[in-house]
Amino acid sequence: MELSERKKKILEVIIRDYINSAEPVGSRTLSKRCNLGISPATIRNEMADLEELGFLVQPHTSSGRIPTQQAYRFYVDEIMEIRKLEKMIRTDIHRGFLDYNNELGTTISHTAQVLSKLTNYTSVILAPRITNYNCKHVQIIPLIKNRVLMVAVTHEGIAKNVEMSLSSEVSEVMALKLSNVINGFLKNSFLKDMNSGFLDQIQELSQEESNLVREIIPHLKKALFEDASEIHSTGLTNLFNYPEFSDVEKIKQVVNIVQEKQVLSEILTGNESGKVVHIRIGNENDNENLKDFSIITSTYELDGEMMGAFGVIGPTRMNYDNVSSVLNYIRNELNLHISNLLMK
Amino acid sequence: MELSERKKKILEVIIRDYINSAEPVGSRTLSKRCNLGISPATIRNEMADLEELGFLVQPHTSSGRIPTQQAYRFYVDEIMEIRKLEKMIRTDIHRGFLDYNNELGTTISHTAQVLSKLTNYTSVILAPRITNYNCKHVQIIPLIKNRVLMVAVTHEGIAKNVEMSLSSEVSEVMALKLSNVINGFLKNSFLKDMNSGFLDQIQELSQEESNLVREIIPHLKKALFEDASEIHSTGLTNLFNYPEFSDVEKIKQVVNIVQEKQVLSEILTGNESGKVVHIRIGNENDNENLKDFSIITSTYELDGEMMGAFGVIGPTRMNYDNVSSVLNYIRNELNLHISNLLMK
DNA sequence: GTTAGCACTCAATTCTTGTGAGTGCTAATA
DNA sequence: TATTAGCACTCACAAGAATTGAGTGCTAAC
Repeated sequence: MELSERKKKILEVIIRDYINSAEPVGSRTLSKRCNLGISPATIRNEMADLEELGFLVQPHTSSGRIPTQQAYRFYVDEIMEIRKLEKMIRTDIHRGFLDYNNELGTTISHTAQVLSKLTNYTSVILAPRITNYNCKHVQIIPLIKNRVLMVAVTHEGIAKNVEMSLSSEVSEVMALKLSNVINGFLKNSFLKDMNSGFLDQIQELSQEESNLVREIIPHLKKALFEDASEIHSTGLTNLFNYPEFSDVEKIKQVVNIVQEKQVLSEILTGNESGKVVHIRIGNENDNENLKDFSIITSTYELDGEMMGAFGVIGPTRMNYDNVSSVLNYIRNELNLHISNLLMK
Repeated sequence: MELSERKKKILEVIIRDYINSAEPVGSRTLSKRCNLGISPATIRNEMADLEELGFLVQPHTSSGRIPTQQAYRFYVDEIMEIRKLEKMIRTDIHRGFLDYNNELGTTISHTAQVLSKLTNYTSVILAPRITNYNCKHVQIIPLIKNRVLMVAVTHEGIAKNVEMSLSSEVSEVMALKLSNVINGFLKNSFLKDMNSGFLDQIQELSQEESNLVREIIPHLKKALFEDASEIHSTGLTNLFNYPEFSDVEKIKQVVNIVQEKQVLSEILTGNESGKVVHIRIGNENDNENLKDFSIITSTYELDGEMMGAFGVIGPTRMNYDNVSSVLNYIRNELNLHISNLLMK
């Protein structure tokens, strides 16, 4: 799929133009914009070639051309580059983060806001998640009757709540004892290896106590391994301003996606490419509802381990340039900031 | 504002019809539907009167009439009644609640789902809130460095998390001690009366310890008294099917409302009327963005104390009958269910 | 290989016309 | 006096016709 330099240039200009205007691009307008000094007729020939190669389509005969998803993919892979943001914007973002330097939760929702503001699309962000290996400490707190709250804390200092009903009422003293049993195990082993077998090794537990622990463990595992983390989203209405969303059906699609936290979370974490900024265009999305959208995601880390993900949802006619650059920068800022917040 | 029985009847039929069809109602169609045996001409005269009285308007000369907000208010106050739901629906709802009988959180989100499904509008529900007087117990859990998590538990068994940074690192032992100090106070007094003065009465605290408690108290108060409770919403896209929402601007309005958790929470809890089911129609809403919508809310209680609120947002052309009846029934179910879940 | 010229296409816009559901008014009726 | 039939009038809406304009492909000349 080798394109001549000129074809490449023409394709680039068409894509850029279409991303801006959402209008099919014709040869006349193009010849003015593209400073190659070639006439509309020549451009028409080149465009016909590009159409044959699958990069362009005409909404109808005798209209201008619009880029295909293949064209966007080519643009993303071969043409565009992740830019460094303007100095002013960089310092703006940086200062913004400093204002939210106390709370993990507010940092996360602040990030979502910055993202949607800078890109004018819809942003989503997944709060730090609990990983397989990092559960450090749990605490059982009696609520009422046979209901208890379990708080699990990771090595990174992230807490998660699990509420549950047990088979009998739990006193404060009992809660403390149960916590201690589980924590004793966690000191030496990983949560994933925890099964009810370890109880046999502990002599001083009454029948009731070990029953309770047996009830608790599945809840703990489920909460940590299966439950979706909290997810934030802002700028949903940003999308409604784009002409491709004048159709109510399209709006429904995107609203549904953003409300389906579970789906969203899978989308955000599914990055097979291994790239820092991961771009999925239209059909490349597995989710049926996302086939008409593009989504660009990235992740943030702590101490080398992936903690969460964030991204931007927009039309396939997305400003890939800008969004990638923003995501790339935010990623760095977020990493820095979270590490300041949590690291020993 | 005394209307003759006939005028009342005509108005009722017009409103019912318009709520169903969203089409202006004319005298011909009306004379068929309304079994009073009067001719279109007579109806025209009555309609002209009703228009003069402010109950009807014509979108343009020579079209049928549509009800004004004043008409809806009249309908709600003077005509409609809260019905008992059909037996089948009642048992359906009841069984649904039984399936979610273990978790407060799932009960809440289940309620939201039932509401939007039964009404075909958008539902919102406010999770149980922490009230002024019911904080029973707190527990401080060290997270990392100088960060700790505080869990506050109410008498009703509802837990709330607060994360905070303190001025120095907190060990497990220290955390336990701090918890005990605060809990000791809560045993005998209300949280609202807690100020740093009570520390003076406690002799065995080191300087560092009492400093820490002094830092914690404002966080606790803020979290319990000021922070908004969690809020759930479903069925946002239900609204998009109604003809009044074919306009993208309208959609933006409602999406914005539903995303503004803080605003939503104020709307839900603001019930001056003292009625069990509280109806606000169009302009009666304080919030500028809600002027084109109607919202019907109710509350749920535990042991006589208001715990949370829920409601339905829809067009002013809302099926007030049905929604009120549903809310009324759900309220009872929810009260029953939560009391089973939490009461001693 | 490039370009000017030309006939052709087709969505979008504007204008026209017809249709129908609705009205208000007046005069006849019970 | 309240009701109704009759009639002329209004106006949104739909369907069709005419116009416009940005764009195309093709051919022949440069």
